[in-house]
Amino acid sequence: MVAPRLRFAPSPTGFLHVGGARSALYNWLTARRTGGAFVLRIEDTDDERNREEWVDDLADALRWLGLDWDEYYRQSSRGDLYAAAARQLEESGHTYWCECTREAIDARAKERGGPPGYDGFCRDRDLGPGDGRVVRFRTPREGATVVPDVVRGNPSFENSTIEDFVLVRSNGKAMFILANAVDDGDMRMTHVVRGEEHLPNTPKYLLLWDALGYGEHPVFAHLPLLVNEKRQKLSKRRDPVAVEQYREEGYLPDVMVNFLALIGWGPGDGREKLTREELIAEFRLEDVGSSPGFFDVAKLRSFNGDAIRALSAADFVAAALPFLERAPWSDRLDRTTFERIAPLVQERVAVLSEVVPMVDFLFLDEPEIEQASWDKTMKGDAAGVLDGVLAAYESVTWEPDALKDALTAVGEAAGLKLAKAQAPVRVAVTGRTVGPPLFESLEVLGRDRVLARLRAARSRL
RNA sequence: GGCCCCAUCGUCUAGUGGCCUAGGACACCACCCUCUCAAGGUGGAGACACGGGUUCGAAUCCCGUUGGGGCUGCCA
Repeated sequence: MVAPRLRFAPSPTGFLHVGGARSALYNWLTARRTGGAFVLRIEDTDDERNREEWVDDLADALRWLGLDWDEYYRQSSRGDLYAAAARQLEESGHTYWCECTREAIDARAKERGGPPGYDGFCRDRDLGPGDGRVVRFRTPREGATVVPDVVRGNPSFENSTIEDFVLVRSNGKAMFILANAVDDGDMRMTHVVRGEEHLPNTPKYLLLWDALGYGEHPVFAHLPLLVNEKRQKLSKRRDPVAVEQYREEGYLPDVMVNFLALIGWGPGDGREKLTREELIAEFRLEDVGSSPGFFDVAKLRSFNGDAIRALSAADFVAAALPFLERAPWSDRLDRTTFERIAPLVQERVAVLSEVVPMVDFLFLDEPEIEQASWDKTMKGDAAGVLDGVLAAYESVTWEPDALKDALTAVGEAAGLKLAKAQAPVRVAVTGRTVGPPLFESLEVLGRDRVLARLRAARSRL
């Protein structure tokens, strides 16, 4: 048996779509398990989608996910191959030239009152090449084409329902369907794993495949679509779909991979947290489900938080640092200071970008006071608490337990529980009502800066 | 309109004729823990779209209905 060959064939659109990432992942997992090849093929036959930086972004995102490829191709540099295939098809009588404009096609359809689409007007006119003419495939009028698909069963399409589709544009360039089939044939692909939106195209692909004599059909796996909460295909206009976006928010690549694998597939025994190695060993295209999946960001967040908490302290610091280095105050960032508070932050964030607002008070000269937090806490007994704490913290031993005891005592004197008494102190020092444990935060910040902030807050009351 | 796909808790799913008074996870609710927020613990609510068959027996098989989705470009 020949080694499997699989490919991810994205069109550059400026970012890696999560649906595309899942297709890439399923291909990659299958290739890695079977010792086959994973091919990255950029489908850039449309000039408008052929921007270098877009291609780079795609590759970067794939690398970030850890999906490495064994071979790399660009359709834009394989035009000769498509032209040769088109000639071969013309010589074997599988194609014909057509001069119908879109307008003419639509007008005839409207006149007929029938369904929209091409009617085969030029099929028997025996036209030659010429200005504005395209090459169409002469679709068989009889028979049916079956798509061998491990997730859909084997859907069958009546050839009579497939119109004579365009293979070569009037500018001489190959259409997606031609380039796609020719490349898969030329590259000897054994599996085609892609989104369900390609299913209706597949009979055309197979008709071409046979006409070109490529032999045995590849095995298909048309993956269920990823949908939004309205059950529609994830769209870049409405939904957060860019893998790069999740990367910037601080999702871990392994979590992304794990989560993507789980939309439409599972190991069958209820386990949900799987390592990359487990995924490679256990993933099977045959076990992929067939109903659409919702990309549930809340669940992704939960998984990510779990994974962050599972990191070693050193790994967490390393993972968080790039996010801190992008903060506006990064010039004052001090790694040692961050390391002191890091373990307390680690268990409180679900995504890495959340680290920044949780520790900024350590690096800013003045804490960034959130107005809502201020309004909520700086009233009632706040002034008395601040006065009391100010006095106590002048001389208290500067370590968490002592700081806590002192504040507790101040609160009790005013008849306040610690939960209540700590609030104005927290806001005065960190600017927010939520954050890492207060007394450890105070310890790291240091007595002088804490006292200064408490005084500043007190004077603003 | 035509062609095709899909249908278990809100979501991702387990379930492949009896183990199902349908299991897990995320989300949600309550309580516990607690210096805030998380995390953690305990408990709770929550689904087989509908109608016909087949069968001793159906979430599981078949048909239909309804609902949802995709495709229908000289985009990919």
